[in-house]
Amino acid sequence: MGRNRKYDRWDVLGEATNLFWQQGYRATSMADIVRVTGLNTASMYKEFGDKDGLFEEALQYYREQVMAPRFKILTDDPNLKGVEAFLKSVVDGAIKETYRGCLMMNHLAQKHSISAAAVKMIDDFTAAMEGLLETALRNAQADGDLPAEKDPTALASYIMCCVHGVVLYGRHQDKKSGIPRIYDTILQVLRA
Amino acid sequence: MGRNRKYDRWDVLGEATNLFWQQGYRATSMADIVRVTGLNTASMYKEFGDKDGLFEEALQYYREQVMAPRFKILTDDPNLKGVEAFLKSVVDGAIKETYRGCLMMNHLAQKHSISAAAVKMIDDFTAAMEGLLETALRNAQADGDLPAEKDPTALASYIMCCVHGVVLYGRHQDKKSGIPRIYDTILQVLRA
DNA sequence: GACTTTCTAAAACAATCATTTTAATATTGT
DNA sequence: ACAATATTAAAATGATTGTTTTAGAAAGTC
Repeated sequence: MGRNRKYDRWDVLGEATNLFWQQGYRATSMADIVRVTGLNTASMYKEFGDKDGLFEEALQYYREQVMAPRFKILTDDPNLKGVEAFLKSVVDGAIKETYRGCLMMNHLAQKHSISAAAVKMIDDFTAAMEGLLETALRNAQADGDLPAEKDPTALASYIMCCVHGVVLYGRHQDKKSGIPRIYDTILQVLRA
Repeated sequence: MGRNRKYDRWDVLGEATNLFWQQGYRATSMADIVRVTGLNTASMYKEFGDKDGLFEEALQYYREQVMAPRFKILTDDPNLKGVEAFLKSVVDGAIKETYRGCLMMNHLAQKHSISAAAVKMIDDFTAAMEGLLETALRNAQADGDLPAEKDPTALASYIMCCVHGVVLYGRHQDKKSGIPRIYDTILQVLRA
């Protein structure tokens, strides 16, 4: 009964995600996405509803496809080593010449332009990462790798705040050289 | 010879700055600004050239009028007390319910949407603050308030990175309660 | 009061925006 | 082959974008 899709939903979503990531929601037009994906305008709207819906699916794609490896660092190694490796992966990304930040955090300062559902996805993304950090720090404490008097909850939000910092600070083209030392400084807090 | 301005340039600039601050460059239309300021469209373009020119003047206004007190903290007290007070003023701002971030940093993740001149102003703004922090930390070391083995340059960029973090992290409506403790944690690095 | 300059109101501009519609074409199950 | 369904290309929609123009009114200098 009827014809099948010719386009690949994930491919389209991947290319849309890249555009939003690079240019931001507001600066990316539906015409841009149609041009890049080659998908027809009508099919676009049939598949994703509207621009807000497409952006929300892009956020989900980003979390599942792009950020999954970073989440995995913390679930594979929920301990001090995992926390350090996680932060290092953020820093390594931010140092790159072509760094374009984080799709989520790039839009955190532009809440007014995106849907309420999208804002919630961004908040949830951050909360999920902070939760993983807290668990890892709690384990680190049990392992004896984190001093007993430290507060894992407070440290998790401190690190999450620093991650926001690195992601944003990394957008300054001329400040990248200082970031590796910042990484060391951030982690000093975890030591006695 | 000829009529004088009826509008006040600074008032207009102040209201335009508020709009850009709150909604972002891309989401703020010239029509928005004309409506809010009451100034005529033609006068607007005569006075500021175009939207990019207006935004650049808004950035300058923001730096001179809005951020001046924060700069003053570091020039009045270029020492450890100044650094702590500076960071505290950032944190106090971020905790507020109506917090809208920093006009500069809000657009750091949206470089693609603004003029090259505007991008440069944002980078200069950050570099200036980081410079003041470094001077203050160097003085703190001379005062004996900062351990001799610490590196003021590295610490200045660490704090500046954390400021970026607090400003962005503070946009999460549900994470504000954790920020005061983050302030304490950030400053731990300055102690032995 | 003539002259000059600058303001203002409002319309006009072409481009772009997100989105819908129209009409034709392709592919499937029966 | 037929009917059902999906995809497609392309035009049309109406709103909004940044910007310019036109025409006239207000306030200065001489």
